[in-house]
Amino acid sequence: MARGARKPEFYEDPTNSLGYLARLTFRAFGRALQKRLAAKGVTIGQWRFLRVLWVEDGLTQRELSRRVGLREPTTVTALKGLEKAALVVREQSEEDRRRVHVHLTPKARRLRKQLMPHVAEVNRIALKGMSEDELQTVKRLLLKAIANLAEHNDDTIDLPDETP
Amino acid sequence: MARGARKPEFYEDPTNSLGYLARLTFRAFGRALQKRLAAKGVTIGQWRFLRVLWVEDGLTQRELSRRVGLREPTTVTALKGLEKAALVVREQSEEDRRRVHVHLTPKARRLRKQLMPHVAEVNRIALKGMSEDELQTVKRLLLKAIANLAEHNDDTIDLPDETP
DNA sequence: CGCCTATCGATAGTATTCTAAGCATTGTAT
DNA sequence: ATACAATGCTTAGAATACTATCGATAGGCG
Repeated sequence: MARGARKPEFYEDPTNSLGYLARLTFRAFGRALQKRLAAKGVTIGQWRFLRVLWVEDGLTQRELSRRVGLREPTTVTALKGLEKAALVVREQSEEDRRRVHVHLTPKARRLRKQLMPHVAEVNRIALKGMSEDELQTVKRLLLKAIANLAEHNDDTIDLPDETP
Repeated sequence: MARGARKPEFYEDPTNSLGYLARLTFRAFGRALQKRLAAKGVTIGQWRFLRVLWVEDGLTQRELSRRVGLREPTTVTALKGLEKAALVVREQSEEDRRRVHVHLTPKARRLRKQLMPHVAEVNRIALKGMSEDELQTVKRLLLKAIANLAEHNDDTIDLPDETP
């Protein structure tokens, strides 16, 4: 069980730390993507929500938060920006008046075709020289680490089930 | 060369996106670590600098920025906090009066033994169920993605050479 | 020397994200 | 039915990190 256990000193080298590597990876993707999206007038924060809504329009704010992986207050702020940019409209639910459903505008739907190629290109650059098998391993293990820590942190995140 | 190329639609599922997974991983580590460090009165931001300085005391602010992976203005702010917390002192270089060397205080050095076990524990939790080989793959590929994107972003980051 | 450029650090201003706490609405149990 | 708890969203306030820019020092070259 304690198979992969390491001495504390091991983690004094940042490149041995998955948290550190994840942070750098996240920022590197962010910077590369930012440049391309900015040309279309879209921020990274907006893009994250658009990506989810393109696939599943009409989610509530809470569902959105969990899909995107941000806290609810952050979602509120982000949605304000999206609404001001005329990319989404918010509709109060009829059955449960606490809920607010978020819907894309035609303008936002049109962005899908324009933005996704840039996303694919950033990924192409980032993943250059990696095999399909290696990529599968990386994704599976990151999901596992997220799940391991989420359980420990008592967090609620929406991720695909891995124990079907 | 375009071996792993994917259609744009592939990246509409966030769990296919390395950037998304890296962000969640980073945040999950951060939250878990934060709880433990807070008990010792240390913030995550401070911890990042301490880890580097424990191994290499007396770096300049620019060197620190690159080792830690943050921009210089962020480092300036962070060092102010560290100085106020009496964890570092800053000394102007004699040879080159532009430079400022950052040195740990005894208090900061004492924290090393207290903090590292918590870091190791968070890693133990996060990495549960992963083999040594798998971990090596993950780290190697994240470093590769970071390097791929850094080159493309014209970024300067200090990472171990991988083409000796 | 005297000027131009590069480097190091600091500042100003903004964007992002979080925690903690609050309101309104709904569900539940007595 | 009424009180209590849970849910969904919002607000307030703070921390973190960024871009753009500036001031001071150092190095190179005429």
